[in-house]
Amino acid sequence: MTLKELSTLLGLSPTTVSRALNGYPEVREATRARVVEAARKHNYRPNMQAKRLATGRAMAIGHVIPATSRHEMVNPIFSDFLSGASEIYAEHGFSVNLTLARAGDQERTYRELHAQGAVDGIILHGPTMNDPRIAMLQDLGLPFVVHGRASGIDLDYAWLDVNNVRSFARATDLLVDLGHRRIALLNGLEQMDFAHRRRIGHEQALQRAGIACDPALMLSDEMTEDYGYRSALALLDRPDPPTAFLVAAIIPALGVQRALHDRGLRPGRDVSIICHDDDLSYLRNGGDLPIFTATTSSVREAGRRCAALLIEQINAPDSPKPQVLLEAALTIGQSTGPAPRRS
Amino acid sequence: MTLKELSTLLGLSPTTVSRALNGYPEVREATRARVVEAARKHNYRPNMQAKRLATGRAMAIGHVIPATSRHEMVNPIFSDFLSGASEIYAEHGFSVNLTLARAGDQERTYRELHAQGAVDGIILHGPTMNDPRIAMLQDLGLPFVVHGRASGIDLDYAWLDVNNVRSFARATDLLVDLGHRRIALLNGLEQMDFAHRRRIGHEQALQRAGIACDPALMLSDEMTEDYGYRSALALLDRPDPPTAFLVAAIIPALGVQRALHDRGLRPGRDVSIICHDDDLSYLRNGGDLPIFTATTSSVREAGRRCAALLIEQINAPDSPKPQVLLEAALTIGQSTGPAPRRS
DNA sequence: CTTACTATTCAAAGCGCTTTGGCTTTGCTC
DNA sequence: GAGCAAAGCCAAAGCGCTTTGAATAGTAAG
Repeated sequence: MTLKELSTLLGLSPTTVSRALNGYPEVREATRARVVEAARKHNYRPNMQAKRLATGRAMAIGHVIPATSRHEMVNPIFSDFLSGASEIYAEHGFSVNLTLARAGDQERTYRELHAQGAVDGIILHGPTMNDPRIAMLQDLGLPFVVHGRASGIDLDYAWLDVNNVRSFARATDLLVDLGHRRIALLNGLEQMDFAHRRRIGHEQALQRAGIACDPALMLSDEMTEDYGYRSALALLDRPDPPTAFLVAAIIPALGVQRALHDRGLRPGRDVSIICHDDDLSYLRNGGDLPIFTATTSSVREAGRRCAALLIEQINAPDSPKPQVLLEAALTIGQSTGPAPRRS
Repeated sequence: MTLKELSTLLGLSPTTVSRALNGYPEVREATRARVVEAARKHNYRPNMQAKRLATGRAMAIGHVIPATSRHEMVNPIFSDFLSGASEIYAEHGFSVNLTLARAGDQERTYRELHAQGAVDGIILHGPTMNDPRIAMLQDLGLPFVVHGRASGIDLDYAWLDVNNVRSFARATDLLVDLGHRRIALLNGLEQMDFAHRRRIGHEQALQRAGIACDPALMLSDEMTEDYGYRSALALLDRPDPPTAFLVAAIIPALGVQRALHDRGLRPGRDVSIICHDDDLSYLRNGGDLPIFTATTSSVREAGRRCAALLIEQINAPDSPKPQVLLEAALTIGQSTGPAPRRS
């Protein structure tokens, strides 16, 4: 069923039918009612491609998911982020154009999405330090919102980030207050901006507390369970093991927990763990009694808010670039406790 | 840069330029070279919307991700499935149209995607028993491939599934051989087809071994860590606790593991665990020594294969419907061992 | 009863690309 | 050199929708 068919069926011109359905004022209400009714009855749905071509708007948002080349790993937070964003897109009639791209392919992917006119805007995922994509997108003139930020980039762009410096500083403060002096940091990949900021926060807090940073306690890798497990084992087996772990995500924290169990240590009593918790739907940090003491910030909510910001940018490209800094909550769970006495 | 601009620039007709770029034979090789070179030089990318409208092909695959209404949970396997599928799509020039839909909205979503001409084909995720979507998609005449199958549906449709009956039967056999008699099944939601089949497999194996099914040991819910944890605690605290757990996914298995630790039990020695492992990139089942004994089947590989099947269906809609049954590997890990002697 | 609007409706021109049908050339054959 | 097929190129007609500019009907004002 096409517009034309529907219009001949109604004895109207395509113009009028189009206007009636799109809510334009220059059409009699009685006519509009007839048209809407007929459209419903014949199950008419405007052809998206045609609409897009005619309006020049793709009504689609591009998400380019970075897949790290090493493990072809896709960060599991994406499904929740997308889930949040989709809620907002749906309300505004946007659809999602998903592309997975290796680290090196990303710029090209963005360029193509734009040149093809496939999307009206883009969410930039996983910004690294000095991320070159930001300047590129700005040059292209394609509206975009960064989920995170990029240290070292001094441009005026739209972003939404968690205050990673503060949240990891607070977490470190908490551990220090509990008497911990040897605190391990199991960070994400250092080139990722969020990881960089978390390290800064951690180091600041240590410095304030007069504790020297021990590089041997600061690790950085893709945030898998296995990474948490192996790193924790290695650190625990050192002559001077850490008494606390600050971990970049709940999945590697589960690995740390497993390592503790392997060594007969109990989280929260023998060794403390704090992790960042993205509040993933399938990996909630326990119920009433959280498994982990954690810096919590819902990535699904971040998705919703990024989506809303992007749609604003698309509708008013010259409006000022929103910059939103969310604070993570510090939730006390079962995984922290006072540092054990030196034996 | 549009086709028309490029063609006047070259002193050719749009027709010829289009043909040159799309590899049609009726264009001189010298001309084609000129055109291709000019396109490259001017960074020409055909407008997707226009192309789609003209060809009637959307060059896009629809993925409708079911979000369970209760927890708005998005199954974490999707990111890996999509990652696999995307590899194949990219090779064939397809893009992904992602929609998240609540359980009730799914049919409507598929209908709209089709009526709008937004996609050329669909991957059907998370089939339930008697899934009504299959008949619907067949009626619509939209090519589709089901990831999984739907018991109770007697139509000829394309699917790719893991042999869930066999894999859970084998897992149960293994536990029985190890001497376990009280085996708990922490299944996914029962309306999901895969969960149904896994239960069947489990029950068949028990029956063959002459062990009565105890309904109290068979649970079913969304596969979260918390579900695994709480269920395991509850079961372990019964007067006649299970000595083994058969778990539908690695995430709830981690919850079971945590429950064991809470109760001072060691996986593999005091209580055995077998789980199904989708081989998620960020949650590998350990390295050389798998954490869990598991029935393993890569969901990323499933994504690749479903994508390939779907593209075949799109290119040859009347070809026979492929039906692929994959066998899961049974990998022995650290989480299983002989049933402890009755005290 | 005109005149001047305003409210409705429509015809037609795109949007950027593909594709059908036709028109020139070119290259052979006899 | 006439005759003919193949090769190479082009004009024009869409694809299904939006939107501009014009036409028509209806209505209030003069």
